[in-house]
Amino acid sequence: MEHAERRAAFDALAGYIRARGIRDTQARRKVLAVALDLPGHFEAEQVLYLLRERGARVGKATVYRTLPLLVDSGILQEVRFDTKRVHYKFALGRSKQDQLICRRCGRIIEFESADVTALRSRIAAEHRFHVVSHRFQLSGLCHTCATNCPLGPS
Amino acid sequence: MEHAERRAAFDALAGYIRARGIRDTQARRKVLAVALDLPGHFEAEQVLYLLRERGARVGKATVYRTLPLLVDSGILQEVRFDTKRVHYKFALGRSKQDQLICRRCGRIIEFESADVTALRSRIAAEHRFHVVSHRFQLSGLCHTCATNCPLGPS
DNA sequence: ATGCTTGCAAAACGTTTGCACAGGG
DNA sequence: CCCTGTGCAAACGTTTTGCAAGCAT
Repeated sequence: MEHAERRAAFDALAGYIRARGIRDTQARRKVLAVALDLPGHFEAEQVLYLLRERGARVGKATVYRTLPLLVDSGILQEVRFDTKRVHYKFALGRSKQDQLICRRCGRIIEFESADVTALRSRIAAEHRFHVVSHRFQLSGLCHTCATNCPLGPS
Repeated sequence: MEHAERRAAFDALAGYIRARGIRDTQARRKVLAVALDLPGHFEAEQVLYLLRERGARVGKATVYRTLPLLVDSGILQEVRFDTKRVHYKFALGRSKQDQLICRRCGRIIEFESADVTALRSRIAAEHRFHVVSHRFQLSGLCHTCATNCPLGPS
């Protein structure tokens, strides 16, 4: 995570807090700081763990209450792979929001395609729907796994 | 649910059971029968509830064990809207598998588009990925809700 | 000072599992 | 008969909530 991105994230949080008229607390900034240090996709539990590791006294409930705030402010994005838990990723200024998910090794390949955006607009228009966001996930086997096991997932 | 579709569903289950060499039990048929009577998208809990309502003595565990079987046999399809629970829908011979989800009223508009299929293949090829299934969901406001509240979801 | 936020623990939730019994082959 | 499949209840792991205390405004 580069300095510029961190800066943008904290700015976004500050702006969000001001706009919503909610309080600027240390807990919220600490959760954000830790979230920015986690790699790719992470879960609430990892945020909590890293907070503890750094000696920050932030409760589990606060983490669970803050992450949706960070999503709402546009800093993070929810990514849902399974029903077990919610995953998050840094979203500010990142455009790759669609995924290829390997059923065997679990690898997640993110991609971006102008065609997806175009298609999304076209379909929305056809149904007179006002699109705010979309999810496009392709599930199957990545090249490596497909080569090792041509028969597909067990 | 028309008679022909019910018939096809039970045939599919029978074929699946034969192919896998697993047992043809009453519980599995009862779960299917009830699933076919549930509207659009439903959850495990609704299956259980309707079974109880009809006096069928089928345990919760059996429902949770059978639904994935019905998915695997191609009769049902998993649909994931939120992380809370898994939703299911009848899938046999139905081609509409993509959705427009209204954030305000919760309405789900299913659609089908050859372009989605084509795009999916193209993207998979670009990444040398072997696609098995995909998910394409557009979230926003349906025409009715957008008209009533132009500012978007609260 | 006021009341939004927090932390803790306990509850809630959908789902899974251990086990003895039932029932299909 | 054997062994898979079932039902019950208890376990599970993530997320939510009730409440008293803490801290931003």
